[in-house]
Amino acid sequence: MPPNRIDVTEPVRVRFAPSPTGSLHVGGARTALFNWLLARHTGGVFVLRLEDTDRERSTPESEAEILRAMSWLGLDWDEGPFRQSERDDVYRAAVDRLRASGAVYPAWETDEELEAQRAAARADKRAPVVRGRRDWSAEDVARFEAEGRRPVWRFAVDVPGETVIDDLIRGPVRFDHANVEDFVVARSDGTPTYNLAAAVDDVEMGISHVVRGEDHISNTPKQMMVMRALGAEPPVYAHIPLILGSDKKRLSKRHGAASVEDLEADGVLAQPARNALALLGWSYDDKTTTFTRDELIERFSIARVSKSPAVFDMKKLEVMNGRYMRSLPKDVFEEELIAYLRKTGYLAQHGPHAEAVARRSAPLVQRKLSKLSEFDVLAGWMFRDLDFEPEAWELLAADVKHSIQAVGGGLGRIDALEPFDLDGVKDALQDQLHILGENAREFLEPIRISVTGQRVSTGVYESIAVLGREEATRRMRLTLARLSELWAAA
RNA sequence: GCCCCCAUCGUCUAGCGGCCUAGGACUCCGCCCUUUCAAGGCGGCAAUCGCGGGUUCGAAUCCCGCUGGGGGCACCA
Repeated sequence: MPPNRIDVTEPVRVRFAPSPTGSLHVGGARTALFNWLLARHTGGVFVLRLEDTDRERSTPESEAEILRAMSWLGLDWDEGPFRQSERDDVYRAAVDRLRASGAVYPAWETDEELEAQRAAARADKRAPVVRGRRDWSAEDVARFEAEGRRPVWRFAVDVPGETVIDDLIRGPVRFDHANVEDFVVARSDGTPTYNLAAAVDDVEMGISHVVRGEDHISNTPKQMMVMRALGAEPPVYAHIPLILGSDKKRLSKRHGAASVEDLEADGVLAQPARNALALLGWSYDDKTTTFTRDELIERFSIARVSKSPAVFDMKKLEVMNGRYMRSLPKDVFEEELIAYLRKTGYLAQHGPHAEAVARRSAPLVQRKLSKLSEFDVLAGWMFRDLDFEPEAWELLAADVKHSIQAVGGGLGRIDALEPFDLDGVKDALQDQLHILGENAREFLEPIRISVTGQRVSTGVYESIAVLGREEATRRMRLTLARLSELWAAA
């Protein structure tokens, strides 16, 4: 454990609180995962809360997608999902209490006045903070109201003063109140802002530890002030580092697969996805890189979370995914593959026998895939008649004479083979390979292409075996015929 | 401009003052496996621990400064 860090062992109440304004990003998923792991590790409670107070941007589709993505990742929640849009009365009651205690005040400044205040502060090399006037006369207020203006409610930040976050990961982080503006707590239409709602909910829901992205750290002192003004003790905070793209900027869509949805569509399985996500900013020791779900729960420690941001590497995830899939029992892999092909519509697109063909193909691709979306590249040929890819045909055409020899030689052995099975095919072709004295690549590649039509595909022996003697030899003869045409033409 | 955070191979990281002539993983490069291709095995390249000062017998590890990177600065969350 890093120095001066305390681990959390008592049962926690944590929450994941996304705003439903898009899909669940890798960064958000990692935050959810850490919260979930902390809850499961300590035998605590994981609360899910949708922060949908921005009615413009929040959508039911996005909410459904986030819930679905979490379920897919196996991150089950114990309470919720709660929606802030359904808790308006709770926030209004909180604002009333803040008004009663004088912790907040009505602010009448116009947008222009606010802008001028911030600009002046900037010019003065001070933080661009806003402090509303608190000494309007009764006449002023009456006039504003007559004009139809409605005030926002701002939190009266104590100046001078200081709020210190005792961050579990970063240690004490101090904020001088001179740099914290009198933030808005209730909009002029009476709706609560994020800082109010989040603070009230964390208190009301009995949240003991808030684990969230570092991008929220400047909000934390504000929320702590609200909690204290409400007479509550703030929870323990842990601000985790951000996840970056390869350009070291915050990970976003332009970096490629950046959401859980994308990973799933790419054919990554949940287990390796969790594994990879957990390893972004967290490690168990100096060697272990693969963890089962239960190992993750058992070994996770918030104290071992790194302070520095991490660049997300899709390639590494793919490698982990490939290894994981290879380690799966045959039948389990087959079911995963079928489920994926069904979900993506691949099966539906390839006719009535597609599922049967895909099931037969499963053992041929298991060893070769790093993600399920590569299935078509390897096994697509099985779903159609022989149809050469241009690059594949070029490989055969590059040395027509040799290709004819290889395919012809292979055909001779296959045609007469008895019994016809995988081992038989393998022995026969290897024997032929010895006779010809060629290297494996020179001899086997043309045969593989003659049967699959693809430059990259499933293995030669397996491909021939899965086709059966009749179909395999038919394809080889077809190839031979085409090669002969080419030969004659030349 | 202001506030906050961060800084070990290209990337993810181990490292808690001597075990570090810095360990592991991914990438990349070789070789092996006479089953090709994006499998597997073995091996290799790769960090003067961002820079400069301290503290100490001894610093990647502690302190200060600098530089660099990131985040935040709404009636968004």
